[in-house]
Amino acid sequence: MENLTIGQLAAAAGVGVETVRYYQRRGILKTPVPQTGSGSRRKIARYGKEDLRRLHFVRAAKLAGFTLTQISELLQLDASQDRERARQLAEERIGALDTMIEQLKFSRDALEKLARECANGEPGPCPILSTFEAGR
Amino acid sequence: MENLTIGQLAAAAGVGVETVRYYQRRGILKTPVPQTGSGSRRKIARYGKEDLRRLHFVRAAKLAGFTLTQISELLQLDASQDRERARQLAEERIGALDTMIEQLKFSRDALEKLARECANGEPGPCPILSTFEAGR
DNA sequence: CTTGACTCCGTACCATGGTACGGAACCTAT
DNA sequence: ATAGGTTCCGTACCATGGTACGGAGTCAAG
Repeated sequence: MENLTIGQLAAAAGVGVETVRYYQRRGILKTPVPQTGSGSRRKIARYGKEDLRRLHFVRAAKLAGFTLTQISELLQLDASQDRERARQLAEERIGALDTMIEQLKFSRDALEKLARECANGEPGPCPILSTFEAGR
Repeated sequence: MENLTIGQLAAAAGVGVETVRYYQRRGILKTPVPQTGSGSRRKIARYGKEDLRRLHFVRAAKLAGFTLTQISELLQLDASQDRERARQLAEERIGALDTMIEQLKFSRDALEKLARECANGEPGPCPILSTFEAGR
């Protein structure tokens, strides 16, 4: 699990090599220290479980609706001592998530109503426009 | 409420004029029929409650996670008789929404844990990386 | 009937989150 | 030691959902 090449790391995390590089450019993954071997030429960088952990974190945080910019900040916080800032970011996101969850539930129910009414009726258009009529 | 200019329509829907034009380009709002007045020169287009209804629908559907392409399709369906296709689109989206809602709940709880653990502890980093450890 | 605000239309630009490409260097197996 | 597959790195391009700009036409008030 240690000593992965970038391609192996990407495969293990289920993302593309280009995505890993993109994250490096964004400062989300450490840019590999340009190792010089016995000679003085550049060697191929190696990655380990810590990098994989970060990639998993990025995926989860993205699903939580964080932007890559925020994720980058979270990861920097992880190394820092700034508990207060971390808590603040988390609570902001919790509020946003609660709003989103409510909205999605509403939408879900509206769609279910639409699907029901479209299912087994007489021909003619479904009431699509009115489906979200009470929309927040 | 009838006979709105594009600027009034946009203001009523809470979007920018440019957004309305963009939706027209996307085929989401009807492109105004180039009215010719008493002379033969172009007149300024007018909009009504139907357009406003559509803008409200777009906003709600966007919040439900539909892309503008899908929204466009839904609105075309609204005019057509294709109940089956409408039902199908709705059910696809319901499935996606259920997944998203579950994911967001999970993330929300993970963040709450993070906020709790960062709140009133000894100095030092929060366990940010491990916050989403069990991430789906 | 002129002024100023708004409309029309095309085209350009923006941020986000990647994805693709091309050439050089590297690394491994034969 | 040479062929192939990767890696490295910069730069370019993509889709999505807008936002901005510039010039010409139109409209309503004074």
